[in-house]
This record gives sequence, structure tokens and C-alpha cells, in this order.
Amino acid sequence: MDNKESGSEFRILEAARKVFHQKGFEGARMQEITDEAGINKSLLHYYYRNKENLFEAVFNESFSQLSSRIFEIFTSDLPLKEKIPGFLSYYMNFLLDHSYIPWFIINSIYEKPDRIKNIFTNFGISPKEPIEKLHKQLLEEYVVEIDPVNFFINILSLCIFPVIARSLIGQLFGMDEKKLKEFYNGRITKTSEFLLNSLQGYKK
Amino acid sequence: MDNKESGSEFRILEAARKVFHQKGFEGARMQEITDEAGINKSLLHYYYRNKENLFEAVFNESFSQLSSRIFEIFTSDLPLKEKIPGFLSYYMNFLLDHSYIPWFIINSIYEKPDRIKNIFTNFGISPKEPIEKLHKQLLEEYVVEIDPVNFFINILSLCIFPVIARSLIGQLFGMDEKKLKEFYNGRITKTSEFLLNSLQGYKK
DNA sequence: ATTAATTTTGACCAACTGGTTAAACCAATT
DNA sequence: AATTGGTTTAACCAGTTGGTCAAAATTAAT
Repeated sequence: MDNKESGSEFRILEAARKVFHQKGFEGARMQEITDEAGINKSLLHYYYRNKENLFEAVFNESFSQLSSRIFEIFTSDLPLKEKIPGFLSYYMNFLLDHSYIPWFIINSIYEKPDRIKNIFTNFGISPKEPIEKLHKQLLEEYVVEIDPVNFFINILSLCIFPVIARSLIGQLFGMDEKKLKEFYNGRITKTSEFLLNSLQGYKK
Repeated sequence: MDNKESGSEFRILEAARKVFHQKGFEGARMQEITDEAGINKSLLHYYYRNKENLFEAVFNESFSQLSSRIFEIFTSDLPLKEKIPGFLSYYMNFLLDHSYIPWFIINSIYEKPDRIKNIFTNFGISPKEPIEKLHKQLLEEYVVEIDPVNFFINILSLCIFPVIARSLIGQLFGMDEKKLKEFYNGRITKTSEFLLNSLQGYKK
């Protein structure tokens, strides 16, 4: 029986993901996870020896999701005019579907900074190649000297911050969930235009 | 005796600020705050009845710092060409000096979403006037239709996210504290250029 | 059917949490 | 010297936390 989707171990991980994503390591309670999974607390310790173990399973999974495709896309061969809209469409939609992940990752690092020691090397992530590619493309396609690292961070900022600050933004501009959804969908193409126009602006 | 700077009450608030900023409400331990303040735990409850009380004192202070001058600046009468660099210089430098505050505020809201119910009205903050002003200036000074709300969020994103993700960025690009400091100082003018160039790019 | 291995459970625990209480301290007033 | 008021302390508490343990239930193998 390969009931991977209904087995206890899987259900525990699912429940842990849900609770950790919303509350973080410190805020999460083991009891809440077992309740969510509908199992006995001891069973949780049977599969995942302790809280840290269970957390790591969730953290690694989420970090991988958040970081994996980014550099692939930037290393690809499309011109920036297509690459940037392509990336924003993919990444912003991903973030909207997994809106808890950015806060979860950043919060985890604030709680325990050691968590990112060697994390990029462990995940086989190196910014060197994609940043060089970006640098080259900026020069060739727009003939301008922009620091590619700053430009890259700008892109991530425009994608991630609005997701993290969602409820703050909703409150500030008096938007309910429905309006927020519209707003964030609209942002995808608008942010593309914004980024490409910024490159245009450097030209003269 | 107006020993405001050495009195117990003041020292407790200072210690609370330090601990809450780094650990958040859930992560902070009352014991750690009293240790940091060098006083007995009961004394803390003598001045601030409970944890929530003490936390609110810190939260309100920090939220006020983070949000107060923003809208003043945007409502002022400078042209965007000066206003944007002026704002970035002021705000990014403020964030570098208080790098814990953005995460602290956002985290506090994740922990207890009610915290922002009415927070803007309580602090007398309304985005209406500054956003209208921004809209008008974008049209008059750059003759382009940009959604001012999106543009405003873009500015905040470019300022705040890099501060929140500082250790992640340092790790990714292999920057130590010294290099990070240089990088963030360089970002101030670069982000100004970036924003102003984006407006230029819309023109044609 | 009996054994063996795996999975699940309830009862329990030591450590820690925010918070209370009553007594001690101390400066100022009488 | 005694009283008063605010300040500070040590000892203590009830509830919660992550985690353990041995027994029970279930499944697989002989």
C-alpha cells in the first residue's frame, strides 16, 4: 500500500507546513500540529524525533521552492525584454499562491541566523553565473551601466515586499480581500513595465 | 529628581525595545528583558502590568517612527526630481540605523493581525492626500499615467525589502558586514537614479 | 495461529512561561 | 523616632511547553 497521501507521516508534514508557515518555529505549538494532522502527539515524535527536525523538513522544502527557479530563469537565453516579464509572471504568481513562504523564510532566519550558514551552497545555488549573464545582457541590450546585483535585488524587492506587507497595504489603502487580489494581479504586468521602463530611462 | 535616563521605568523600556525588536512578541522572554535592564522581574510588572502592555509601548513607538515622516515628505511641494532622492536619502538612512524595525512591525502583524485594525486611523495617517499629490506630480512633471499607489509601493519595496533580507543578501553574495555597509550606502543614490529613470522611461 | 515488527496511543515529566504576593527597603515628612 | 509613600526584592504558582515511555493496537511474516 503506497498511501503516500493519506499516511500519517505525510499528514504530519502537511500539518506542520501549515502551522509553521503561519506561526514560525517559535510560535508553532507541537500540539497544534498534531491536532491539525488528527493524530497523537507521540506519533509525531515517532516519525520526526523533535521539533527542530520537523521544522527543517518544512524549511528546506519551502526554501527550495522560493529559490530554485529564480536563477534558472536568469541564466536562460531570452532577451531581457521577454525574460523580465516572464520571470515576474512566474514568480509573482508563485508568491500569490504561497504567500506565507517569504515571511516564513525571513522570520526563520531572524529567529536563528545560523539557519542560512551555507544554505546556498547546500542547495547548490550560486549567483555568479546568473549575475554575470544579467550584467552582460544589460550592457548589450540597453547599453547602460547598471550594477546587476542592485538591479537583481530591485526585482526581488518589487516581487516579495508587497506580499510580505499585504495586510499592511490592505489596511492602509482600505482594500478588502477581493480588491487586494485585483490589485496584486494588476501589479504583475505593471511591474514588468516599470522595470523595463527604468532600463529605457538609463539610455539617454 | 528627573533621572529620566537612568530610572528603572526608562531602562525597562529600553531593554524591552532591544529584546522585542530582535525576538518579537512570541520569542521575547520577560526574564531576558529584566536581565537586560538589570532589575528584578517583579519590578517590570510594577511599571508595565503585563507583557502585552510593555509590548504595546514598544510597538507604538516603533510604528510611529517607521511611518510618521513618510507622508509628510510626499505631501511636500518639491518636484519629484528632488523629492524622491530626498525621501530615499532620509528613509534609507533611517532604516539602516533602525534595521530591526521593519521586520519587527511586519512580524508583529503576522503574530496578531488585529494589531493593525485601525492602526492608521489611530496614528492619524491617511494616504489619500499624499497619493493624490503624487498622482498629480507624476502627470504634471512626467506627463505619464502611472498608478500612484503602485509607484508608492514600489518605492517602499526598494527601501524596506533589502533591509529585511540583509543577512540573506549578505550570504548569497558573500558579503561580510563591511561590504554590506558599503553596498547599502551605495544603494541610496542608485535607487534614486533607478526610480527617476523609470519615470523617464515612461515618457516616450 | 503464532510470532515478530511496526504503528499508535494515553499517561506522565521536567523545564520553562508570564504573573502574583507579601515582605523588605528607602527617601521624605511629620 | 515614627509614619508614610513609592520602589525593589525573593519566593512562589498555575499553566503550558516539548518530549519520553511503556503498553496497546495493528499489520506483516512464519
